[in-house]
Amino acid sequence: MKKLDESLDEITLSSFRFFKSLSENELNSLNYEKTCSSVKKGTILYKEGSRLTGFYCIIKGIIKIYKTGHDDKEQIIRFAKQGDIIAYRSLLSQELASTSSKVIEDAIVCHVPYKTLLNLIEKNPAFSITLLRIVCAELKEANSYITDIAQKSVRERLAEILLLLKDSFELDSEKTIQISLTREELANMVGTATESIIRLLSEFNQSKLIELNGRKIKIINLPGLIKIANLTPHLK
Amino acid sequence: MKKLDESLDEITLSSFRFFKSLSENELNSLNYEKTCSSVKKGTILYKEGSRLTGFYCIIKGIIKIYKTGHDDKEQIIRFAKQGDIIAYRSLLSQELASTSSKVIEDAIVCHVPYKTLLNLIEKNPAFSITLLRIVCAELKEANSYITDIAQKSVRERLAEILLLLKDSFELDSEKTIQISLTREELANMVGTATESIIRLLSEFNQSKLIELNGRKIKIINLPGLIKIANLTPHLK
DNA sequence: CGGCTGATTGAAATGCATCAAACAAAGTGG
DNA sequence: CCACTTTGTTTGATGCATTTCAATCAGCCG
Repeated sequence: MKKLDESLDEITLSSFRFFKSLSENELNSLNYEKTCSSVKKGTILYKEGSRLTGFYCIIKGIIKIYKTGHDDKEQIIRFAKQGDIIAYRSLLSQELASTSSKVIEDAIVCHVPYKTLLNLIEKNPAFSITLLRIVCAELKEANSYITDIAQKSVRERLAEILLLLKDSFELDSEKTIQISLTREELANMVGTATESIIRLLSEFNQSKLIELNGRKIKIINLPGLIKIANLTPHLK
Repeated sequence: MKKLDESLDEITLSSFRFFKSLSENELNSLNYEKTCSSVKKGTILYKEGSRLTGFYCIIKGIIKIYKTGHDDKEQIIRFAKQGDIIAYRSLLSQELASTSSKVIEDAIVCHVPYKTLLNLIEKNPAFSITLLRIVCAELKEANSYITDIAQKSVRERLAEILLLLKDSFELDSEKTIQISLTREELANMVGTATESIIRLLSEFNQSKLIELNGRKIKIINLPGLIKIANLTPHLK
């Protein structure tokens, strides 16, 4: 039996923001019906095309959500971290999964069965609205990203992604972005070739916008990056 | 007073698929609270950044939903037609509109106030689920399109868009796609320059994949186009 | 120590954007 | 009804950002 930093049995979803509108009773059944597990880096939670039985709440760790395009090139849709839920889209549509998900930092996740989700929607309108808001937020991001990919250069997009990573993940004491991505993964977010990312990162490095240390990236000239990213003022 | 092909007062949303789960009572209030209007081609229903007071049901016509990127270049997100609803995303998130919408074919739309929507979500779980499914479907499309734009060539994307238009809009007796888009609008869907679209359309034309007649496009070699589009088998 | 995966750099090929100019179509006003 | 303006379409020529291919290198692990 593995030693865990926190016991899986003790995990409760009561403090999960997503469930803030739940009654005492609802929380109790939820905590009873969920199944928590510890998953190692590299694990694939589900694959595109598979049938899902529930959604996952991320207690800890980072999960990569991606689609496989042609030539098996993956396109990263987003990263999910503590407090996020994943796999709810296909679940709600009652379709096979349209994305895959892979653990890229050791994680603890709770699986909540479809039936439980459906019950909450049926009984708790406030929960439905929370859920609707989450899907809507994701849709907004997606539309925004479509516009970016369609109109911006790779350089602009990389700058933007770096800013996004900075805002999404904690910085350590040295202000270094706390997510470890391969160059290829960065390329699969930006939607470009690995070599292009390498060249651009090295260029950003030379022009003192960032500092590179293996996979660790530190932003040292934020305004400079923002300028390159060409953000639309009112949307970011 | 304009002569209309159908009286605005007589319009009822009872047959609208989106409202299929509504009770008699709910339908009555809905029909009472909605406001229908006839809108001419070229009209802008709402603009990015504006505050919305409700969503719209499209009874007739075609509406273009788009975002304005940098350099004022527009990115078309989707087209809404009979049976679709628009503007619900920002409404549900209670944010300023993140897209603009313009009538591109004379339309009849019904405006439903936010309050009415909220009431339905509160009282009718089946309606919430319908709504959730719609947002989820749109999110799926968006994710799919992100992957396409990021990985496919302009030629592939144009072929794909033509197929999408063919499936989304009625064909006339001559199998011509019944939506009239400028080359620039096609470019703003595909995410490329107008000139590129012109050149590719002309190439498709010469290789007998399509037939051009002004803005009317007729697909004459469907398998050929599908091959060029490089569709992912299980997703289209 | 080999074998693996990921990172890096260079050189060459190319798809696409951009610029410019001409043309066509469609609406406007005298 | 015709000049006039405007808007959309088309074609050609040029440049550049990015991809692709190839080779080398670095780090890691059993």
